[in-house]
Amino acid sequence: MKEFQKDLIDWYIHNHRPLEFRLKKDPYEIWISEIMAQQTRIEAMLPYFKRWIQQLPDIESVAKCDDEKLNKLWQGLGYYSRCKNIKKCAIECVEKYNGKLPRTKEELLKLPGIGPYTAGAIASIANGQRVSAVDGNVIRVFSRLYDICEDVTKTSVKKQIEMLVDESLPSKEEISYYNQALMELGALICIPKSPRCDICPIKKYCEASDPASLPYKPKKSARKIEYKHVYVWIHQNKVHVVKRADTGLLAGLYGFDETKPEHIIESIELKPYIHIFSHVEWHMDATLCIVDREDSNYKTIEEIEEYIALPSAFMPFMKQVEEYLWKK
DNA sequence: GTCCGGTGTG
DNA sequence: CACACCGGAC
Repeated sequence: MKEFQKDLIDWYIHNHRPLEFRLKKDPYEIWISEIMAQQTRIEAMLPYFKRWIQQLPDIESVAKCDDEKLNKLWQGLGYYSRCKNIKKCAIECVEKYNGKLPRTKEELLKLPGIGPYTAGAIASIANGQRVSAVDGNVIRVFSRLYDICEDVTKTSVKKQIEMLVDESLPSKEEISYYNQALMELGALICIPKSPRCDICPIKKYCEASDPASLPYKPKKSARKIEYKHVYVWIHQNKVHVVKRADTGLLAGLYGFDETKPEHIIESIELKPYIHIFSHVEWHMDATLCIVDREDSNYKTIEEIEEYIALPSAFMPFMKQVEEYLWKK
């Protein structure tokens, strides 16, 4: 092993967080946890992961699972298309690979929802294949190590970094540790702001002249603002929910109406709420409408909690409605 | 308010 | 290549 690899792995062995989902090295569990970890802090995604594995212990159970139930298990995690892709991928694994994930990065890459990072993570961590797993942490570590000042959001620069990582890989015996060590270094030491260079185990290899300024990413353009009026229809102890379109923002999840119901008995203004997505802000006013008749889209609070996937954007209104029904 | 992040699509 | 897609940390 090269000195650089040894320094990094030694540090990792003594300093890494105990990430239980990577200990078992079960490809299925690595896959689910990596997809979940892509958009959330580890602590936030952990309860989701535990619940998912408990209810869906293998790929076949995912392939058979109802979309509504999968969405409910994913509710609040964001980037819901990942959940949809997990199901597509599970079905493909059942059809083509006997209910297992394929073993190599190259084959994994062909599956829906699995890109270069996830393919590399599964192949190297679960199967010991000597391939890279370049996530945002690794981009940051390598942009600093090699003082790469170009825009890392460009595909060409990412490719360049991936090549440097590929050249740095140790033998297959150490590959799992090595890839995790790079990510863990990025998570604990080589952090975005105020990197902790004083205690960095690989600082003697680092060429960054101003580490805190790397990696360079151009400013994102301003979000566009959309104004919405949400009408929460209720009848007796039930709330009206509607399934959203299967493309676009929050596809296939549930929400509230954006039209007034007929037969209103009483209207109550709710507290407005601004929900911020990456490119859009929803500035929402909301009205609670008490309606004197019912249809099949009215659900009790218990039914909503049990199987209606309601994204975070609507939660503040849901909370206010719960409060209203509870007081009544 | 700012920043973070993999993959799919167009 | 740029942009859509989410929620949370600070």
